[in-house]
Amino acid sequence: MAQSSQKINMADVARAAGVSMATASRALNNDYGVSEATRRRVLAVAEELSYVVSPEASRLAGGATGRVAVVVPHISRWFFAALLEGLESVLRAADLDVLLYHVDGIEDRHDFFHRLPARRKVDAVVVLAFPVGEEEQRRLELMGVTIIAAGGQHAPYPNVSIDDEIAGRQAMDHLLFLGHRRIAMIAAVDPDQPDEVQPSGRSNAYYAALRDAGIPVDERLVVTVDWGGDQGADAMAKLLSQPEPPTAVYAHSDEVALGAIRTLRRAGLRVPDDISVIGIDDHPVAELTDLTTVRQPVREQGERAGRMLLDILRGEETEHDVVVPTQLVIRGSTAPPRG
Amino acid sequence: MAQSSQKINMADVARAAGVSMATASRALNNDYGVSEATRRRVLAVAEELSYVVSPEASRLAGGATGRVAVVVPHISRWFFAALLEGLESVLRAADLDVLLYHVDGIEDRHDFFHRLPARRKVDAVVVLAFPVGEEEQRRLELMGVTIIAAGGQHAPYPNVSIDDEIAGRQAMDHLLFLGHRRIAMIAAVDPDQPDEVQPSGRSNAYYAALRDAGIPVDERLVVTVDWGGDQGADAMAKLLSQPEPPTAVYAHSDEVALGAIRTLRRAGLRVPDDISVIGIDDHPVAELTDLTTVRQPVREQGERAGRMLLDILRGEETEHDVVVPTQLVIRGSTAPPRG
DNA sequence: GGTCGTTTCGGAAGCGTTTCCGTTCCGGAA
DNA sequence: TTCCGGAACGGAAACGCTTCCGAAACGACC
Repeated sequence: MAQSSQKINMADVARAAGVSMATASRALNNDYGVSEATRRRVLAVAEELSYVVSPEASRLAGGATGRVAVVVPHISRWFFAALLEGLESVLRAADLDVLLYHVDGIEDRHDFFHRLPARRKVDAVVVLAFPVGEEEQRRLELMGVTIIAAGGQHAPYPNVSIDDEIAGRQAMDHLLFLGHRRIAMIAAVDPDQPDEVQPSGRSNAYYAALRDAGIPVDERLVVTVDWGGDQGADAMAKLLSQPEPPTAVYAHSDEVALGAIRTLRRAGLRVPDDISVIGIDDHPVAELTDLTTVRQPVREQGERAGRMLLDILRGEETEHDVVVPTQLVIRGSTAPPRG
Repeated sequence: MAQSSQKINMADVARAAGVSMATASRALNNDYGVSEATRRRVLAVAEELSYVVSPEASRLAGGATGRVAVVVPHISRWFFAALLEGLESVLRAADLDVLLYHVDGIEDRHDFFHRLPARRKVDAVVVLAFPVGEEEQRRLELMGVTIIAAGGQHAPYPNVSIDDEIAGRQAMDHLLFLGHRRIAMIAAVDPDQPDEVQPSGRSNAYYAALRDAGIPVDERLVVTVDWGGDQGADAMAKLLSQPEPPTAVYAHSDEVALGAIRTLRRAGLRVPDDISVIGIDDHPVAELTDLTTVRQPVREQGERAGRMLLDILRGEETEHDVVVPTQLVIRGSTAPPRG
């Protein structure tokens, strides 16, 4: 009696519901041209038989894959993971499957864009916090799918991100407001990304803020390092070794700031009494370590991107450049300069 | 001359190479029964036409999907992300695609195991740090695919993880060795997982270590909270409010430990001078915050699981229960108790 | 009652592979 | 020379769906 639960196909469903495959297909896909009664019957039968369409066959016959590729440069860093988490949640709610592609390092990157492994496999690709070069854009186009970006670039594609320059200004202005005039910047670049696509908003903010405050730039107070806590620590050491160290440090990210703080602590300096430190992102540990920072809504950016994608897949219009707001979060790592 | 690069199929390749589709297919799949010369010719033509097989058609006709599902209870927590990162890297290297399923919260969990959205879509599923209940096992079986576990359970499936109890002992023994006798434990449970599948090794270690040291258990020194830094902070507050606070705290994870430290700092207590704190995991920020901890190789566990999966998919034997070693990392948050 | 427009539904042609069976070809053994 | 076994290759039947196109059914309207 009970059918081997493994091999039921749409034909079985159709037969059991007393309709043709064409109708069954339409019913299951919520397509136009099926009476409500019929649709319900088909759906019921399908449920009964615990039938699931074969995505392969479906796709092969012309339907969508129901899959979207997500390309990320990092997975285990909080920022990217949180972005991914937001994105995945809305995509999965829409019954889309998420194919994860971790493109790590320049070489890997080249390989990815050359082989285009997602080709023919997905309906769309989302690039997360992943600046795409021009040549790479051209390759992407080859996939012939819709493309969306989130968390870090103004792309030719619909995208959502924060305004890095504004975020940087919020951090800098806080420091300036507190009365600091000798402010250092620890700029972080991603060693896994080609130079030409590194975003520069957070750096620009530094110079702009200083200019607006009428403070001359002292290039010795600017250190550029690879992204990371240890690198932030190194940068801080470099900063401390100068004849006239800064009274405040503006770090491009919380992790970098945390590294800087470690160096300060080990040097016997107190934060914020001796030196103020501010980061960007509002990483979860920022709260645990009382780090003043500029919060950006990360998960939300992922969700937003997901919703934009759904719009597009549904054939609707969607915004092109969404900028989500950032917000200064004052905690215990900043204070007015001494004396 | 140049064909519309979009619509070439295997038939085109076969024709261009002067062979039948059967042969072309065999050649492209490195199958048995094709002369080396022919294979090379086919491959060359395919490359020339920049042909890629249609995974849908391939699968439909009987091949494998080339996809594996990864089920995780959290994405943005470092531990899970790192596991995922390791896994993804080896899977992708083997040209397998990773389908990400974030199963978050009990309800979501039930939905997942009920609908089995990965059904018919993958060759295998990897459950990451995701204790699977018995009923759920039965459902999983329904998918008719191979299953592997990593990072946190001794499952009926091949799996890789650390020994939680040993890790806990390493932490406790360190505290005991330093001379602490009044040691508190902040136990963390995952609110998103059903109670019956919560692992208990780290808690067991606490009691066992105390017993072996001949120290009676004071249940007021054991606080159980939901996983998280804030919760760790709360737990610490509770611990401090006792008539006779502990001299050392053993936290189930680094994030929890960090939360505890925040409470201590705010209470004006010094770590490790007044109270020692130890965590487990060696989260990247542990290094930045000088937290003593027990390191577990997270990414490696993911990689290992990936390799095991490849073995199985290749039809080879593989180990069933892999236990990777943990290691005490002494930093600045632990010291002998005062006077 | 006939004509026509709408809906609802069914037949059947693909979609691009894999693989089961054969068939052909070739060298060596008898 | 004949026969035979194995390697190399081809024909064609699935695989499970979507969708084009046309048929049927059903009212509405003249």
